Amino acid sequence: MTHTDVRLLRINEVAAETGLTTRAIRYYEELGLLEPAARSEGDYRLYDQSDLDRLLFIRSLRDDAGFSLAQIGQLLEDEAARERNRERLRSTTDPDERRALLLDAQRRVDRQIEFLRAKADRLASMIEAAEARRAHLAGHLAELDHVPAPYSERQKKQAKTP
Amino acid sequence: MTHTDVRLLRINEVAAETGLTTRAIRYYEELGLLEPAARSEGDYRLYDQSDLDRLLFIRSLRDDAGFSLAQIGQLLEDEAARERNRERLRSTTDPDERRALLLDAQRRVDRQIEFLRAKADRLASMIEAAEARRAHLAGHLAELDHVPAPYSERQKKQAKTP
DNA sequence: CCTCACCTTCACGTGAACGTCAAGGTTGTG
DNA sequence: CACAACCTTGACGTTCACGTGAAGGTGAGG
Repeated sequence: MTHTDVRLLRINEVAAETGLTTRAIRYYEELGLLEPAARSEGDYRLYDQSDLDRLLFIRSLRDDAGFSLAQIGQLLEDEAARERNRERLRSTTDPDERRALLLDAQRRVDRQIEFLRAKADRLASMIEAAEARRAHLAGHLAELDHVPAPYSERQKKQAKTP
Repeated sequence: MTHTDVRLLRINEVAAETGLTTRAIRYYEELGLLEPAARSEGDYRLYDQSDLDRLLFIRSLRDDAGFSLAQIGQLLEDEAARERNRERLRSTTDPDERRALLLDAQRRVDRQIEFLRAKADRLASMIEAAEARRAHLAGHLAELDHVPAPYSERQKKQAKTP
């Protein structure tokens, strides 16, 4: 049994670790996106590792997926609902109820996946278009290099994405 | 020669067609993201098809890719720069200059692709995580359906926020 | 105990991306 | 030509996601 670091961090350290500002962290708390694991005697916010993970997750959703904090709140609520369901799952042995809980959870996940996939798909089509343009350019360049062969110092074209 | 629809639309029709509000369209103009193809005698904004396309593109960048209007401005400027380069390309026959122009354009496109791909990648990893959860649930469901409750609770430590 | 760096809770400020009147001009249809 | 339905340019309001003090409390070191 590991004591699993009971090392609690204060908001400034959390900010440094997550790349968020203290203001943002407090703001997220204000919005109900998280609660610090504990408070010190003098009411300092104290965070544990799971809080860090949660904040990093929030940051990822915000920056990478471009979700609004409201949407992130929804996702986290869904997550919490899943957690509660798992709890209930463990506490029942009735197959019908278990099946109902599992199906419910699956529907939730499916919804998330669909949402994410929609964004990803459209992003992918934008990438495709850009790559088509790139290929077009590359074609012209190749044409230039192989056909006329003038007396020019051939500079190396840095190929980044082969 | 086709007259190719010289049908110009007024801002309200454009709004209906693009799903944007008139205010948003004027705002984008204010930010320099587009200019209406023409103005009527009484100074009404008049838009052509390419304006529609541009607005739909902007909307896609905003909604689907989640870019800020400032970033969109950058992308569109890049696009314009590409266009200018193509023009210059057509007007020169000097191989060295042609190569320089093409390489420049390619660098721009590469930058865009990298930017888009970064977003897409991280979105993809989120989707992957969600699908893993889904598979996990599906496994439990199958277990419920096919096995007489084998008492096997052989799961790992469960990562909480992937 | 003192100090200084960090923390607390208000509370107002800010930039982005529009919404929403207000006051007037323009179009096209009866 | 009357008039409703659209348009114009301001200009101020709003929501989101924080930034930035202000005024005071906390906590570990010297």
